[in-house]
Amino acid sequence: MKIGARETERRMERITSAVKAAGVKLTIQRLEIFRELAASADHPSAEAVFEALHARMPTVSLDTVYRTLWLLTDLGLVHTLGPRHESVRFDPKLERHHHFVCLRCGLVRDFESAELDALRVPASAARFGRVEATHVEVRGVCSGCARKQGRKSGGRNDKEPKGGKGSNEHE
Amino acid sequence: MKIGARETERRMERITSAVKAAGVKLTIQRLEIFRELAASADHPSAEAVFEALHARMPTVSLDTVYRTLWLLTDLGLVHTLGPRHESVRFDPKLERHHHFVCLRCGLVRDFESAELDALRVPASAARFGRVEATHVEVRGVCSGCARKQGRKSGGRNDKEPKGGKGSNEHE
DNA sequence: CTCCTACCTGCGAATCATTCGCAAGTAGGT
DNA sequence: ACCTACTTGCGAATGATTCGCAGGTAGGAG
Repeated sequence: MKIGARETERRMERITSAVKAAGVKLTIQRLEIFRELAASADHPSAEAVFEALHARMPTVSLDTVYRTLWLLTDLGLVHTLGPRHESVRFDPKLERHHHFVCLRCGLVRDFESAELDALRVPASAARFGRVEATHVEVRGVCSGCARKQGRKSGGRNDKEPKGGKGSNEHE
Repeated sequence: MKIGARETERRMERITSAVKAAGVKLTIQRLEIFRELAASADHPSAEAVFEALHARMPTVSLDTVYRTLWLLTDLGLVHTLGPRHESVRFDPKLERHHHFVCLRCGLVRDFESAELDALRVPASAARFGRVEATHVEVRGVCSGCARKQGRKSGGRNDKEPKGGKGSNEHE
């Protein structure tokens, strides 16, 4: 599904200006990928963007689509649903609970809150179907990352090249 | 990190009774996997459970660990962080928003809510670090799935063997 | 407008997490 | 003790991403 032309334009402008500001080259493939994504009303996978594009530009590679999407993610212009490509984590806590997620290292910690368990669901959400529960994700920077903040950070998940011991504690 | 022995026991009982009730065989490897998971205070990956187990049971296979973890997931005794193993979805919506997630087909729809944007974060969550935002995931069954409900459902994500057209609309 | 060079792209090969296909093993009811 | 359907352990598939490089090409300098 696609969104209106006006909104698409708005997104395109926001994206291209941010990308230029970041000092990255504006190639045709990138612009087309931006456009495809900007016009999307849902949450396409890289493959979906690639296929939609393939009609217009038979030469783009899936790889370039991935690289461009991650570029936008790094610039904060798009987000991903759920954690990025990693192994699945299992949560054994039986009680109803919510999560604190560190935007820097990916750490996930549980916490309980009767208040959040009983959230009032707005009509804008209820209209999609039958609601069974609400789950809150509190996003921020964990104390661990806050302490050792000295790097300029920025990159997606800031993954260190090799062997670093402290990254990605999805715990 | 591990949780207390008392809580671990409580989880073990809950798991074994539910598993027996489901008519599944209780093998040694399953019991050990249950124990490992039940004692965990965080969100281990299958690989992590496998490695922790490997010391005690050098013969368990990673495959069995996966099968057992998914078995528990299907029984609702553990949950996964984020969607299960699939391709990453990109969300191009720039405005602050939340998600309605269909537990049946995985469909994800956006919605806005000023009220949910400004959620009060409980101290139990704030103590983990600096809070930057809250994101609410409303879980339920989308109208599409509610309509075509006639199958017994049950299995994780209810993925139809082959070619079904309507599954997994992560849109 | 042309030239240069750092940044990009396309591809095929490489990774990684996860799952399959099967032969051999074993809970647990009888 | 005995059956048998449900389980395991492997090694070989899969699928999604990413890498390594040999060309290409934006776009600032001249």
